[in-house]
Amino acid sequence: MANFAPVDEQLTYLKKGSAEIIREPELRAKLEKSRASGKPLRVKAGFDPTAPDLHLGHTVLLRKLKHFQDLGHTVIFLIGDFTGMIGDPTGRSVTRPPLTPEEILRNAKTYLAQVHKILDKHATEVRFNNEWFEKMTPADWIRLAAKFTVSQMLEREDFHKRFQEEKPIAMHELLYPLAQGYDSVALQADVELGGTDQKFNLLVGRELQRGYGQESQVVLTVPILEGLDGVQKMSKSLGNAIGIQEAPFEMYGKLMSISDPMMWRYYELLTDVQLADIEKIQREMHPMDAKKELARRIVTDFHSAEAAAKAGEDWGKQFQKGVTPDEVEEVSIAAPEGHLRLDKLLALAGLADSVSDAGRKIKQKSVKVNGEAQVESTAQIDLGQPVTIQVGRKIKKVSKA
RNA sequence: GCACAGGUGGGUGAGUGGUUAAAGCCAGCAGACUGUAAAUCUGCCCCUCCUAGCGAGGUACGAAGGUUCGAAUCCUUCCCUGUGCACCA
Repeated sequence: MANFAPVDEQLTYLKKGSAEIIREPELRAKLEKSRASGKPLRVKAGFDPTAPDLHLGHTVLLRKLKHFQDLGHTVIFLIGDFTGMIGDPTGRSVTRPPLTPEEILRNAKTYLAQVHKILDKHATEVRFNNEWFEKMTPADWIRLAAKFTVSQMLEREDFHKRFQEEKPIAMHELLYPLAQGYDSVALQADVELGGTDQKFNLLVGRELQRGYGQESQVVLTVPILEGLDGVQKMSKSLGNAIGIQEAPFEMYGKLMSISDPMMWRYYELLTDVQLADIEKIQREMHPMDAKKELARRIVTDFHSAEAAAKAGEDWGKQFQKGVTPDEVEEVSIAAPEGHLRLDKLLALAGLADSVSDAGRKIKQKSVKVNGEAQVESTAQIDLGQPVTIQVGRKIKKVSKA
């Protein structure tokens, strides 16, 4: 039988870095019950199987799940293979091709490999919601839908807003929260975690559990991490994300490019540095050093201390001393005649979006070949030997294919 | 089904026959500045070509046709969205 820490201690641990707990007295009661009975709480979080590239934004939630694990509770990593098959919950993208079971399995595998960088592999229960949804009949669905009302649905800000603005809301979008809520019923979850943007969906779980005669789950939300721009939430499609699989140098560089205010938020949500220590750093350390420290810590988490040190060194070379780092991305392109015009070369090497774009960049004096500034689009670049080309902050070593 | 209102570049959103590749804003990119940044300022921000320019050509305003010297702008049909009416197991 597991030995649980005192309830107050657990609560304090869990509250740190949470945005909201609904409702805290209920969580306390559940923790007390669990401690008395020696039975761990069932803590659930759902994930979409279609986005297998995790970024730091996802890790805020994963870290909180880890905290539950640290306390001895059961974490259920729920893969929404069924809900993922229905389509896009935001109703934005057109049709999402249905995933085959093999694809889902493969995605899940790569997904879990990344997740296990944070969560304890052996203490995590992995489930797929197709497990129960594939058994549901249309009649079951109607019964499920009957447990919720349209006006309850329209309480969700997103729906409400779109309804007000006479924007389309597809029926299946209404099914989404129901499905997610039903997951909690099927899993008999005690706690569900999600980002603050998931609050409504998480609350539906509470409602539905009651409807099915279960004790309602506690909802714990974590803040949504802003991306590199410091404004919008981190997301791969917005191009402001730091992927946890990114190379140390990339990761380090991106972390160094966040704004100072964002740095403290990252400290709070992405590291185990205690609040008091963060304040101390804030007071006593030069902002740039503090940022380096942050980058070092995070790169270490996902790679290694050595990789972080190397990344920091290379970063310093490139951005502080203007020296080419030791390791740069290498690309090889076709050059039948052994040389190429600079603008075409940039486009081919992926250093510019198009030949036109390359021309602009050259005109803007942002292109350097082997350290020498270039202003002529028509300059012929000899590819007899690999050349190091820099466009703005991007550097690549280009060679002939 | 009928009526009405809409569908514009990555996102917003102007533009109702003619210097409109399409204002403004956001995002993005580059340069200056700096402590890496941020902020600020400046430039860029569909593609291709060149003699690289306030250059030439090609694409682009839901789709396809049409009217016109000329259309994002007018007409027709279609598709999509919303609203009202109708219908409502």
